[in-house]
Amino acid sequence: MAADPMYRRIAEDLRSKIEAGELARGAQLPTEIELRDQYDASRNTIRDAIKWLATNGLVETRPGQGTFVVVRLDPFITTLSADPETGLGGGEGDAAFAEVRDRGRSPSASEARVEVQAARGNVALRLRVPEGTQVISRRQERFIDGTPWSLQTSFYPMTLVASGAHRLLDATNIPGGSVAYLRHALDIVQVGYRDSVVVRTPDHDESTFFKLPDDGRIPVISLMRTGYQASDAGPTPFRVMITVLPADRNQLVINSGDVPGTPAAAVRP
Amino acid sequence: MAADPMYRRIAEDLRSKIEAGELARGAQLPTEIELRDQYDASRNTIRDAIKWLATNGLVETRPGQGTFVVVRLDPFITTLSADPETGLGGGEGDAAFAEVRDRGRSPSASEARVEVQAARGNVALRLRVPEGTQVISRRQERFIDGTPWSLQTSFYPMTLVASGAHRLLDATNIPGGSVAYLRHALDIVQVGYRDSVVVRTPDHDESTFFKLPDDGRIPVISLMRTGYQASDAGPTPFRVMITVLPADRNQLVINSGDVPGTPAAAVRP
DNA sequence: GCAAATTTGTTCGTATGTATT
DNA sequence: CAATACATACGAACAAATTTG
Repeated sequence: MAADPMYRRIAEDLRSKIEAGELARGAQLPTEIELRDQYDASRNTIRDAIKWLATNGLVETRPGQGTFVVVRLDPFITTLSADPETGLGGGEGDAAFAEVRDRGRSPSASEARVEVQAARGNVALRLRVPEGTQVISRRQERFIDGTPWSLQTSFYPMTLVASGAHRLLDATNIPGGSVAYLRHALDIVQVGYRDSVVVRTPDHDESTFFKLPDDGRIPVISLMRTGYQASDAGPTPFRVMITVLPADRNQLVINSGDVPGTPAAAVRP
Repeated sequence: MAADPMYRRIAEDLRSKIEAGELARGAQLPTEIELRDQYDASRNTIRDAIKWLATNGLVETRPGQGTFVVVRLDPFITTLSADPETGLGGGEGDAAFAEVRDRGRSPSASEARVEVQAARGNVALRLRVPEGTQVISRRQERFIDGTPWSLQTSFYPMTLVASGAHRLLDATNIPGGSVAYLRHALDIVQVGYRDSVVVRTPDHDESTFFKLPDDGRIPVISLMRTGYQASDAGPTPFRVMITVLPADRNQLVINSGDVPGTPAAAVRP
C-alpha cells in the first residue's frame, strides 16, 4: 500500500505545508514530540523525516530550540564578464564593491592576509610554474550587509616582488586593486582572463567562515580566475585568483555582446 | 570525554582511509555488521557514520549490495563565452557538441520535445511578456559518452511562429541551431546574451534523468540564457534557454579578452 | 526460474547527553 | 536550577533489494 516509507510521506507532507506557505519562512515546526503524536509515528521516524528535509535544505534544526523553516538569503549577483566601459574584470576588488553598492547594499572586507607559500596543484598548473615554486598568497574575507559573502585568495609568483612589486607583500589592501598596481609598478597589463567555475562541498575553513552547516548540505561555488599578460609566446599567466562563494546566497551573471544596460534580475528558485 | 560523537569519529576514520587510498575508488566498504564489530558500536551508529559520509559525497550505498567509495566522474567543461571566431554562444547546440568532440568525447542528444505552455516566473520576466502568455518550449536531453550530461529547454514567444518560424514547432532538431534558423527565417539576429548561473538542488525530474540520489546531496547548476536582438529601444529578448547540469560532472569556463588558444584544463577538486 | 543468503532500509522502543530558555 | 528540545547511542525486528547457488 504505502509506496513510500513513512518518513518520506511525513517529509513530503511537511514540505507541501512549507511550500504552500502554511509554515512560513523562519517559522518553527512543531516539536518532535508534537509531530510524533500528529502523525502517529515514533520520534525516531519523525527525526528521519526532519533529517530528510534538512539535507534537502528546507529546514534547519537548532539544539534546544526547535526546527525552523529556512529563510532564503537575499541572493547577491556577481557579474563575471568584464565591464565594457571600464574594462575591469567582474568580481574583482573595486569592481565587485561597485556592483554591490549599485544594488543598494553595503560591502566590506577584511585586510589582506599575506603568506608566502609553495605553489601546488591547480595554482602551479595555471601559473605554469613547477610544483613547490614560491608564490605570494593574498587572502581576503568579504561581507555584504555584515553577512559573509566570499573568500578570495590571489596568488602571484615571487618573481614579481623581485622585479619591484613590493606592495604585494603588504598586509593591507592595495587601493585600486593589484591589477592596477602591477600595471603602474611593473607595466604588467592584464590583456585577458579565464574563469573556471566549479561547484563542490565546502572545506572546514569555508564552513566556519560562512557559518554553513558542517554536513556539506550547502555547496560552494569556486571561481578560479587566471589573469594573462601579453608576451611573444602569446598570453602568459601572471596571477591566479580563487573566489569561494556559498551557493545559497550567490548567483553569477555573464554578459556577451549587446545586452540591456539595466542590471540583471535575480533568478527566483 | 569524547569531543566528537562516536559516529563522527568513525566517519573521520573511514574518510582518512579513503583519502589515503586504503579504500580505493569504487571499492566496497566492509558491511555494516563488519564495521559494527570493528568499531565496537551498534549498527545504527555505523549507519549514522555512513550517512554522514554519504551526505558529504564520499560514499554511496546501494540496497542489497553494500556501501562503495564514490568514483568521481570525469568532469566535462562548458565554455560559456562566445567563440571569438564563430561568434557562436558557448553551450548551445552545435557549439556545445563541437567542444565535446574537441576533447575527444562523444556527444549525443534526444530529439526535441516541443510543447506550448503558458510563460511563468523567470521565463515571463526575461521574455518581458505577461504571465500566462503562450510560449513554445523545446526540451532536449543530452549525453556524453552515454552518461546524462544536460537538460536544455528553450522558450520562444508564440508570436515568432505566427511571423513564419514554423519549424520551432517541429519535434525534430533544427540543424545548425534555432538561432541560425531564426536569422535565416525571420532575420532575427542575436546581438548578445546574458547568462545567469544558479546552484540549487535538483527537482524530481532532474534527479531521475541524471540518476542522482533523491536526497539532494548533489546539486545542479542551472544556467539561464536570455538572447537579445537589436531594436530601437535597445537589446530586446526573443528567447530564453535554461540548461541544467549536474554539479558532480560539469565545470564552466568563461574567457574574457586574450587568453591562450589551448583549451582550459579541468580544475582538480 | 526459484530459493537462500547477504546487505542495506525502515521502524519501533528506550536511555542518556547537551544546548537553550 | 528546572524545563524543554534536539542529539547520540543502544538493541531488536522485519522489509526490500540484490546476488548467489
